[in-house]
Amino acid sequence: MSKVKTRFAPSPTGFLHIGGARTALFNWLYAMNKNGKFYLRIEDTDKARSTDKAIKAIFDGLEWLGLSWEEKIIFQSKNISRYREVVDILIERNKAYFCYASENELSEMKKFARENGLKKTYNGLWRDKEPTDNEKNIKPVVRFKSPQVGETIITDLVQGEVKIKNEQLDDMVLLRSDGTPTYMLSVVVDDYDMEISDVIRGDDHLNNALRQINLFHALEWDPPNYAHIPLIHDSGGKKLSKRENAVGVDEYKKMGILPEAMKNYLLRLGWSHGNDEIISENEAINIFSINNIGKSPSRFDLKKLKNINSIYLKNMPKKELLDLVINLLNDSHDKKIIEDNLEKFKMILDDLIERSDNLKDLILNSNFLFDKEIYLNKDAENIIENSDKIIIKNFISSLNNEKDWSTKNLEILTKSFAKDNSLHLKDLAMPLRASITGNNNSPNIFKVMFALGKDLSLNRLQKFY
RNA sequence: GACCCCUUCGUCUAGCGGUUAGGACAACGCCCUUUCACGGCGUAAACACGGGUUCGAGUCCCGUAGGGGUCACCA
Repeated sequence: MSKVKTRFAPSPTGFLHIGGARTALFNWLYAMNKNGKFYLRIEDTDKARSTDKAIKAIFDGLEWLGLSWEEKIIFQSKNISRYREVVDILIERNKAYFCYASENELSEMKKFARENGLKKTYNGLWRDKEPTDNEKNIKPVVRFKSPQVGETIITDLVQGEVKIKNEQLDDMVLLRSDGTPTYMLSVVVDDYDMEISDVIRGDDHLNNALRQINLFHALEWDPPNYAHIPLIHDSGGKKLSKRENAVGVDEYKKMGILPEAMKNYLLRLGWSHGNDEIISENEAINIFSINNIGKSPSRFDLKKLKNINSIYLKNMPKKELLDLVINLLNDSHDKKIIEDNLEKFKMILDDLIERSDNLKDLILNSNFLFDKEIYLNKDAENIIENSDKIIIKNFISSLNNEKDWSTKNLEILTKSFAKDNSLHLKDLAMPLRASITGNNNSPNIFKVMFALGKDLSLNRLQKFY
């Protein structure tokens, strides 16, 4: 059996799209599962739209997700001569021809096709036609001589058998008038040259696959296996749009999503293994199969992603998590402050994790530790406003006299003070929380007070009482 | 418009001719609780519709409807 080789072949026109990320993941998992190889191919034959920045964004995105690729990256822009060579073979075999149709003629054909309910737009005008001397001044494109009778069948690993009548297929452009290849040509040539065994890609390519198969046949090459996976839609069932969702993986990174969680979520979007939900990378490699890819499109659900993220957050080794958080803190706080408060932070880290489903929130929830000034939110303001100032002042002075500033003792102390004064615990605890953290919710307030220490805690309390 | 694909709880999905149609997220309720969470327990929630085939259909076939994709010298 020949070796499994898959590829992820984005065109570098923007960020790494969430759908692209899933496609890459499936290709990667399949290759790893089969002990094969996963390649990266940059489809940059459209010079006008391709940018280095986009190439970097794709690398960064894949790297973040931990999808490692074979060192040899194919850039299609560097294979131009190879594509032309293949076109020469095609012309020689009378499977391709020059087309001198003008822009006007082409748009007339499109109009005609549209008006007559035809799928095929180009009408084959130049199939068997020689140019006049005048027309020879026009730079021609090269078109593929697509079969006109019979039907083309593809046995797709996901979609099953898909057929189309060949009369529906028109003669696609292989080489543009400037001599650069089109996608239809370069994909076929590279998949063959790279010995790609399985092409896993979005089902927006399903129609293209039918045309590409004919090219393979004309070249007398064996086509790869195809697996066209359904697209990811937004929550309304429409194409993922920037307006409603973040569509670049980098945005999820910024949101504080862990790459492992992202991978797990993406894996379960369109693929399943019984009732499994949380699947480690190793497990995924072991059990991934194309058989279990669903045929219907799925909708992107941020809530589920966050849920999975919170699970990964809770199970992550503390050291690793700490490194990530410190890194992120560096973006918003100065180094000294982070260092000075690191021990305190560690004391309440578990509590913070419990309350966050992403790293960004986790940091937000720890602001009371790292911010020099406490800013009261609206709820905290109200809590302080409506508290019994005299009682709290009394309580503060009894705290002031306290020597044992442990979590446990602070709790005992507060409870008995509440009891002695016929108060509910929350009548004391909430004002403490509000003035110490500036917030109406936080981790266990006694733990927070312990972490902050007596001086700082009392300091903050005395600001408001 | 033509062609191709799809259709199980709100969402992701299990199911591969006989199931009380299962799980997860979300929602709701209860318990825990100083808050917010976490956790525990529970409730509600689906086979798009219509015909066949079959003793029997979520599962197979055909229509209808709805959704998506493709129709470039973009990929």
